[in-house]
This record gives sequence, structure tokens and C-alpha cells, in this order.
Amino acid sequence: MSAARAGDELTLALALDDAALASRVRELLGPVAGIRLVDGAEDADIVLSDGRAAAAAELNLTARERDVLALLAEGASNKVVANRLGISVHTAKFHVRSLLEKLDATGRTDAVAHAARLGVIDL
Amino acid sequence: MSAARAGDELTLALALDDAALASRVRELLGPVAGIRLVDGAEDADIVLSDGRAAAAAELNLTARERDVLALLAEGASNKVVANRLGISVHTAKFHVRSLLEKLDATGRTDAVAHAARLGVIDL
DNA sequence: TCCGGCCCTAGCCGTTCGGGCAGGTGACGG
DNA sequence: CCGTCACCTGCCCGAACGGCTAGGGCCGGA
Repeated sequence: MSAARAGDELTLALALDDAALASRVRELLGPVAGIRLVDGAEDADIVLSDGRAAAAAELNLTARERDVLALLAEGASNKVVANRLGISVHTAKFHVRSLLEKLDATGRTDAVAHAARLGVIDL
Repeated sequence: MSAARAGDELTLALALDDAALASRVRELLGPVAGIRLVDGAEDADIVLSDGRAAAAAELNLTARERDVLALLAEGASNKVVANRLGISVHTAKFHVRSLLEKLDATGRTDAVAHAARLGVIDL
């Protein structure tokens, strides 16, 4: 999420659920000078998104947190998460705690439900 | 789920996600003699359903289990479930256990994820 | 160079979960 | 009348969870 310097190209990332809408946007904005469309919201100056995707983007989940979240959605315990990711149980709990805060959830079940609602994960 | 006796009316229950499809079926089958369309899959001889709804129907969740499942999707603990439903914590755990078995889940998080996949609950 | 974010590890502690077991009640149908 | 099913309650216990505090290593930007 680096700020764009003046004179630089402005990088735009698309985060749209509607594929048709997304391709229309690409056709319209692709040829525009000074603009570059990129994949992945991480290293873009601006993110073009609809409501749900915007909320998901604002969560600012780290790569590791996404890994953990995906495993939580599979009903994995902290121990399983640790084994699957090759980290200690303590670290697994550490990431889970971060997820609970970012997702404003009271527990792992709530976290998965919130994430699914926001479209962060697909059940 | 009582077996239909010969000479009796055959009761059909519809479990279709597609509303348009459902109304077409009702128009076509409604006037047919010897057939009666009913609501609720419980007391029907045959259930007309598409794939996902069929799986959901075969779970045979009781009313109480649906109540508990909805609360689990909100991240409710056994204690919260008990208070909301006006039952003891023991009974809440009892229903949760049944849900885990029927949904083939290893824990409440897994149960909610499975239920969502089957369309039993809407997140 | 220092600061900040991300990732990792660790212990402690009280609460919650989930499995197992053993019951009791009311309703419905054979 | 008796079997079955849904619903309810209880206790035990090991495992898992979630919150807390307290670190260390790495890398990129200010």
C-alpha cells in the first residue's frame, strides 16, 4: 500500500465480484495513459471494488492470516493449523487472535461466518 | 416419513431453490389426481428436490437442531445457546452433539461451514 | 540508523468444548 | 400397551480454546 509519487503511473487493482463488470472496466481503463491495472490489492495505489469486496479489502489480512482463516473454515484446531503450516501451536493461536480482532469475532466459528459474509472465503 | 398405502393420495413435498421452477412444478402437478402437494418434507411420501436441497433434506434436522444451528452460526457458546432457547447448558450440548453427527463435523465451526455449503443456513 | 509491521515462539490461566454415560418426560403410531 | 422419537437434564473428564504478557528475527521505509 505505497503512496503514489507524482509523475508515476497510478496502479489500479480491481476487486469486483461481477466478472462482466470487471471486464468492462478493464476495456475502458486499460488504454488510459498514466494508469496501470494490476492484480492483487496489496501493491496497488487504488482499489476499485464493490461494497462487499471493499469491506474485505479493508480488513488488511496478512498472507498468513488468510492461510489460517482457510484452515479454520475447514474446522481445523490450533494444533492442526500448526502442523499444516509448519509452525508452533502458539503461533497458530497468535494468528487466530489477530483474525478474531480484524473480523470482530468472538470465536473461530464467528470469524468463519463473518469472513464468509464478507466474501473473504468461499465455503 | 410414513409409507404411502395403496389407494391413498401420494403426498409430494417440493424442496427447490429455484422459485420459478417450483411454481412451474406446482402448476403441472397440482391438478393431477391422486397426488397432493404439501409443505414440509417431514410428512411427505416423496420429496422433489434439486441436488443441494436434497442433501439438506436428508439431514433430517429437528426443529430444535435448526434453532441451535442458527445460533452456532452467530458464534454463540453453549451457554448463550442455552439462555436464548431457555434450556440448560446440558441440553444445548446435547443438540450440538446431534448436529455434529448429522453434519459429519468435527466441531461447531466445521458444522456451520458444512451447513452453509449445504444451504441449510444462510450466512 | 531507527521505527514499524509481519512473523514467529513461549508460558500461564480460566473458560469452553466435546465425548461418554445414564437417565426422565410427553407425543405419536403400530 | 408398548416401542420409538424428539426433547430435556445431569455429571465426569481430557482436550481445546481464548486472553494475557513478553519476548526475538527479518525487512522495508522514513
